[in-house]
Order: sequence, then structure tokens, then C-alpha cells
Amino acid sequence: MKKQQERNKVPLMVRNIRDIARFAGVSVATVSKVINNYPNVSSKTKERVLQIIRDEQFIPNSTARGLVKGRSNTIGMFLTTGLSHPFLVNVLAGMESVLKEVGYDIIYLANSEWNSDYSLVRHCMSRNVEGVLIFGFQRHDFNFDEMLQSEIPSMFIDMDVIGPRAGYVTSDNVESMKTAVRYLQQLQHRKIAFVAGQLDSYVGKIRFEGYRQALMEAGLPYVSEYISIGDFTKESGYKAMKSFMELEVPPTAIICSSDMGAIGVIEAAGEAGISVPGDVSVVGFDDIEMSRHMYPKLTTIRQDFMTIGSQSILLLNKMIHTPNFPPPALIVPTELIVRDSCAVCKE
Amino acid sequence: MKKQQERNKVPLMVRNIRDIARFAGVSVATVSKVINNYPNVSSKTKERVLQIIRDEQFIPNSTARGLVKGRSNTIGMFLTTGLSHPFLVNVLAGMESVLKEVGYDIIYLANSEWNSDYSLVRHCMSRNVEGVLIFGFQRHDFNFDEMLQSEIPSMFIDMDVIGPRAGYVTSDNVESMKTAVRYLQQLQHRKIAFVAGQLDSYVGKIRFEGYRQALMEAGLPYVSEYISIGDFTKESGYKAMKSFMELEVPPTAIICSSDMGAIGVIEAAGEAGISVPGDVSVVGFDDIEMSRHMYPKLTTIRQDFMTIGSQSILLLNKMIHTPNFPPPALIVPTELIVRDSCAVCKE
DNA sequence: TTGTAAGCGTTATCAG
DNA sequence: CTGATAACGCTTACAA
Repeated sequence: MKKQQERNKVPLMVRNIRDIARFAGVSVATVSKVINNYPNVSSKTKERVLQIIRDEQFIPNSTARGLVKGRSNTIGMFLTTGLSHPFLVNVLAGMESVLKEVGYDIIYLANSEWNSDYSLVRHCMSRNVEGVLIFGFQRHDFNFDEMLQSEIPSMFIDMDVIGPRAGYVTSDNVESMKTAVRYLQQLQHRKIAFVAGQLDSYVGKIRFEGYRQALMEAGLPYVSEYISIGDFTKESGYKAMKSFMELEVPPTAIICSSDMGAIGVIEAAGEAGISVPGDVSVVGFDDIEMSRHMYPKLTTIRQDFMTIGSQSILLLNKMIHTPNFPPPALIVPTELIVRDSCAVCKE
Repeated sequence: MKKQQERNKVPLMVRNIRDIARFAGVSVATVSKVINNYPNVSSKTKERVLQIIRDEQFIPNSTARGLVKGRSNTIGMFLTTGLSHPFLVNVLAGMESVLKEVGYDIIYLANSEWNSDYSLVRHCMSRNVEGVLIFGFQRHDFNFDEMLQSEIPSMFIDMDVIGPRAGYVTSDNVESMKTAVRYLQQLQHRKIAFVAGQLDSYVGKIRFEGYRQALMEAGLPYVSEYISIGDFTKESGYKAMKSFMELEVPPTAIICSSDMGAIGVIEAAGEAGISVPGDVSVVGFDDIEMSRHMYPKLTTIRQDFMTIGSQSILLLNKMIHTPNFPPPALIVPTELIVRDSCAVCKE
């Protein structure tokens, strides 16, 4: 009764666990136990404390909690915003879907000019993050190796690196290429060209590698004129197609390392009066939104960004909580989306 | 000399400010002063302490710091990942460009099923964020009002709400529409139709409003048959165009609330043998990447996402540090990008 | 110029 | 089952 009055009289907001303790007429230790759901609290006091916590809208201070527990409940994320990444929101959605489950929030760590005085790792440590997600980086980025070798659990997205506490998630790029080649082979194509991305990027290299393996498995010859090294952009696809058209024996099908590249290929074909898929078949990679809105609708390899996002978090969570967890390498399956840009080979 | 040996002998990493103090033979207070660059420290000790900090790669614990200072150096961000947002990465890039300058990192707060026990605001408070960014929300989202009325400084992106401590940033939607109408008027168009987005979304409503005002200022009549309410998607543009074509007096120009809508319009026109821009002119909104890769290349309103991102942070920073800072409302200019989808009216 | 010591809001240990 | 009390790592009066 007295307590009740006291509470009504004092409009001062509850600031901490001690205020709650005072109102409830118990010690802070007890309140803490209630909050953390410890077993050894009588249900009466527990109920009373909980009631007050609800009434007062009390929220424990996560900073203080983090200090004493040595945890931050936070995962750091580095992102290269330089290159526009249309999938980002999809990957994020995948992450978000499991964030509550693992109890982490993601802190987006701003890139700065890293140097030896202030490295990625130091930024992570100063923020006390329990793990790190790395996305859109290049192998040669500054401080990359330090991160890779550090003790901070980390997951790399689209980069096949393994460190003592570092794993990765990426699409099954090799199998994707085999699928594409097999599909074109079913359509009687034998002259299959390839538009590569930068070979110093992981996905650029691995997709090229996949293409070569696929050719081999299909018993198709590797023709160096059928290779064009680009950079995932539409422009590089456009140029690739121009060069293919000048060949004495041009390819009848073209696999691209990106949908944007495929769009460039199709544009160049259109300008030259070459029909897609009438004269040449085209396969893309990514399945960006545009793919199903263009003409012809693009047949392409769809990446499963939701899974990439959710698994990167889930695996990171495992690493964080399992001391000797072997650094995971997850290859996420892709899917061939058949639309209108491929047809049976006429030759 | 003795200290030196001690350091070499003990490979144990430096864990805290006290270790540094011990190594340097000073008190923790002095170390703290050095770290925080206080004036009243002799340059000798300062140098010595700094040297040790560098040698030992010491990083002050930001959690402890946050606890005592009552700050987290963190801005929370809520995002609706449900609707795919292709601009996100651009807005993020804008934010990133100023993050270091203001000294914040962004914590991406996972959405959960908000209810009265655990609201947006409570999540923010538990994380001790100093301010909040809200992006992609709808007015009727749960707990929205609580956030709006709360004392936590917040900036809404693409939503014109003002609260005691809440401001917003958005593109100049109204002026954009006026620009589009004026441009079409210059091309002799008088029958200008409009494809709206959802009217329960802020940008859907405001762009419609802008279109009406623009018509008025241009002295053009408002014809209700020339309005189609859609939802920013390609499909709704497609349907809109279908309905416009059935009119006895069809429009000669169409303004869309989104580029995707414009793409739908153009597709419907193409199927009906109507030439763009020969028979009908089309203007989009957003300037998504696809706009310059389609045929015809789309004339559209470009939003300045970099500025939206950077200003939302900068203004939030101002609000946080200025007690009575009036909640800002920033309208960011757009730009008409003239490409190939508009032509002089034939009539 | 430097050091002492009292917090910041929690959790955890250990007595009662 | 409950309650003192000592941490956690840092900042900051205030004293020396």
C-alpha cells in the first residue's frame, strides 16, 4: 500500500534495476534473477517483480549487461557499397529472418580508410562484436588478411576463404555452369561461348572455372575465341557479343556470368539483326528482377539470396558458440530459370 | 628497464586500461586522459602511454565507455525488407559517406512481431541507440505512433511525419511532377495521364497530389479517366495502359509513379502496336538501373539517394546533439533525366 | 601534472 | 529462496 502510493507519487521514470528492486521491496540480485529467469526465486516474488517491470516499462540496460557478460549480442557487417549490389536487400531479408532466433542484431560497420593503425579487426574489437560478416570484398582489400587470420569468428559471402575462424557462403557456381551447359547441350548447341567477370574476383574466377569443367564433362571442346573477359557489366557483355560476331565460326549459344552481361549481349545482337533466341541462345546469371521484364525474357541461373543471408548468420552463430567449430564452407544450390532466350540450335 | 622486462616476459595480452597503466607506471586516470586527449597531461607521459598503447595494440572497450558516458555511439535502423527496395544500397552508401564524420555506426535492428510488450521503442531503448532511422514503413505499421511520439530522435525516410523529436527526408515529389508535366507540355502534350502508386503510402499519395497541382499550374484539365491507381509494379502499369487504350480519347503522354510502372506501360503499348514515343510519351520515376538499358531508354525522374542517405544521418546527428533542435523536414531535389521515351505530340 | 576513488547498470558468488 | 557485495572496464570529480 505504501509502496503503491510511493509509486504513484513519484512520476520519476524507473532508470535501473535498483529502482525496480526498491519498488518491489527486494534486492537487485533478486530482480536480476527474475529478469534472467533463474530457477531459485519464489513464484510470488517473481510475479510481483515481473508485474512492476511491466508496469514501469522497464528495459534492462544492454550496455551494462554486455560489460559484465563480456558480450555485445552484436554481429558486425562490412559491406562494399562502392559497387552497387542489387541483391543486398534480399540477402538482408534472409539474415533478418533468423536474427531474432539467434538473438543478435547486426551492426553495420562503416568502412573507412583502413591502415595499420586502424584496421577492420580493431574496429571490430572496439565494438566488441562477437562475429563478423564480410560482403562484397576483394581479396586484395586492405587488412583483409588480418581479418581472415584473426580470432574473430567471421563469415565471408561470395569468397572462398577459410581461416582459423573464418568460413564462407556462396552459390554453387560450378554446378550452375554445368547446368547451363547441359541445358544448352540438350538444345543441340555445341558452340557455347562464355562471358566472364573479372578474374580477380572470386565469383568471376569460379564461374569461368565452372564453365571449363562443364565443357569438359559435356565432351565439348574449349575454344579460346569463345571466351570474353568482362566485368559483369552490360557494356562488357555488349563488347563480348561484338567480338563473337566477328568470328568466322561464331558461337550458337552464350553463357554470361551475370544478367547485366546477358543484357548487353542481347542488345548487341539486336543491333546486328541477330535474333535471340532464333540465331543465338543466351543464358544469364543472378536472376535480377529485370530478367523477367526484358525482351526476350532471360533464361538464367537464379541465386538463392535468402538462403545465403540466413545461413551466413546461422553458421556464424554456430562458430561463435562452438569453440572448435570447423570453419564452414557452404555452397548454396542455384536453379535454372527457363524463359525465352534459348532455343534449339538450328545448325 | 624492469618494466620492459616485465612486458617481454608476460605474453599475456593487454586487456584493459589498467594493464596499460601498469606498464606505463601511471594511474588509470592518466591513461584515460591520454586516450581522451585531455590537455592536462605532460607530453612525456602522454608520449610514453601512447607508445605502449600502440605497441600493445590496445583498444578501449566501447561497452564500458558507453556505460559510463550513457552513450552507445550507435544509430538504430529499422527497415522493411518485405518489399524489395533496389535503392537501399544507394541510400546506405550515402549514409556510409558521413558515418565516420559523425562517429556513429548503424545497428540494423531486426524486425519482429511487435506488440505492446515489445515495441520498436523498447527495442531501441534496450540497445541504447541514440537515434533511429526508419525506412520503408507504412503509416499503419504497428507501434509506429509510439515511435513517432517518443523522445528518441528519429528520422523517417520517405514519409512526411513530424513528431516532437522526429523529422523526415524525402525527394521533392511534388516538384518532380511539375517538372514532368512542364516537360511534356513543352512537347505539346495536353492529355497527360497518370499511373499512381498505392494511395495509402506516402510517396504514392504525394506524387498523385503533385500531378494534380502540376496540371493545375499548367492550366491543363484534370480528367479522371486519365488516372489509374496502381501499386508501383510493372503489372499495374501494364493494366493502366490497357485501360487508357480503351478510352475514346486516349492520353498522348503518361507519367508513372515508378520506373517499373513505366516499363509495364511500355510493354502494353508494344503489344498493342502503339509506338513509344511515336504515339505516346512515357515518363518514369526513380531512375532505376534498368531505365537506361531498356528500349526505348526511359525518360524519368532521378531520385538522389546518396543525398537522402547522407542527410538523414547528418540531420539525425544534429537532432541528437541539439536539445531543442526543431524536427527537420528535408525535401531533396530530383532531376529529370531525358532519354528516348518522350517525343513531340503529333496531334 | 598526477592519483584516488566513486560511480555507470548489470551479473555472479557466496553467505545467510 | 534472498541479499550483500565484488566484479566488468572505463570516466571524472576531487584531492594531492
